[in-house]
Amino acid sequence: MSRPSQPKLTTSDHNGVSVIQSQAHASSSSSLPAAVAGLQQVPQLVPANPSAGGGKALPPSKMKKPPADKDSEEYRQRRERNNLAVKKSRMRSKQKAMDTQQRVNELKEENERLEAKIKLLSKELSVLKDLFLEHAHNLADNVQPPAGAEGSSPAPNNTSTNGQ
Amino acid sequence: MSRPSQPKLTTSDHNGVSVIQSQAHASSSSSLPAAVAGLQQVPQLVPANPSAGGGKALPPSKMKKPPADKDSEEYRQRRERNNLAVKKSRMRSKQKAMDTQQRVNELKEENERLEAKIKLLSKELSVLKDLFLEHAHNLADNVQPPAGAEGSSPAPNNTSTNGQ
DNA sequence: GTTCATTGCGCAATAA
DNA sequence: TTTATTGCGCAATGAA
Repeated sequence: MSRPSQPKLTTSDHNGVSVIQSQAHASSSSSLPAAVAGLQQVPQLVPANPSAGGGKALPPSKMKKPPADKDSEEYRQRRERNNLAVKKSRMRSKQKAMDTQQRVNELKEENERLEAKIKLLSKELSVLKDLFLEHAHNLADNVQPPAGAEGSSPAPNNTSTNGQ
Repeated sequence: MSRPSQPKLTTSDHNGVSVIQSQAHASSSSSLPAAVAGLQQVPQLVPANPSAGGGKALPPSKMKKPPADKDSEEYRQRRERNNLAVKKSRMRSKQKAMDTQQRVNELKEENERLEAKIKLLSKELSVLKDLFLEHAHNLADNVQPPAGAEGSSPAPNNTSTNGQ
């Protein structure tokens, strides 16, 4: 029983530990306010090697990974690469979020534009329809403009409002 | 100061850009659930206490913070609280992102609706205008439509594509 | 098997 | 002082 796996009760780890610094790579920090918190995370010592113990012949599958030696050069290399990848990924994620927000703004604007246009068209349509109705009424009432004078609206008999 | 330790529910939420309700990881054929990942950090302690030494003056400027003793009960408490806050904050952030994405979808839909409506209105308007022009020509040419033609289709049925 | 990409998590600094 | 955010590194896992 070495790992407080389940209860998540904040393991009060008191491992002797040592080796606090092992950084050698120039991270070229951008002088951010976090320049201080540059080092941390030193997990803990490696648990016993699982393959050891009773000298069991492990099945051809599951094998506990040797908890990566922290000191391994290769380990540090992998870590650094991953850290880089993580950063990249997060950056992208943030960018995407911003883009999405931007998109929302654009769409909202576009929407307003469209609504305005609809309003305009509706009004135009309304006017035209009213004109039609008016005209139709005139015809229906058989009201013809006084003859004589310049033929302003020579529409004689009922004219069919040809549709289409 | 009674802080009811929250029961560490495994509210694993798959972040990303979708999936809202997701259970813990699928029962992979692997063995252990691998819920262990939070053990690390051993920054090492700093013995001397800055405030010690008898000097009490405490200049109104910077004072080195005692590097929080890892073993302190209060420390653990603060950490746990912060971890909780962090989780909460991140959850909220993710939720917000999802909401924003959702908003985009809604706006896009709405946009399409509006565009369709505009198209329709435009067409209607076009037809009416054509009628007007035709009529005007008839009048101008003093051409009377063949008597007896009863169009009787002056009432342009109102389109019912209206939502809000 | 390897490498990069994602993602949950805890820490610490700092903003509020 | 407390909570909320944020950047960061680690490790597990996913996807080539």
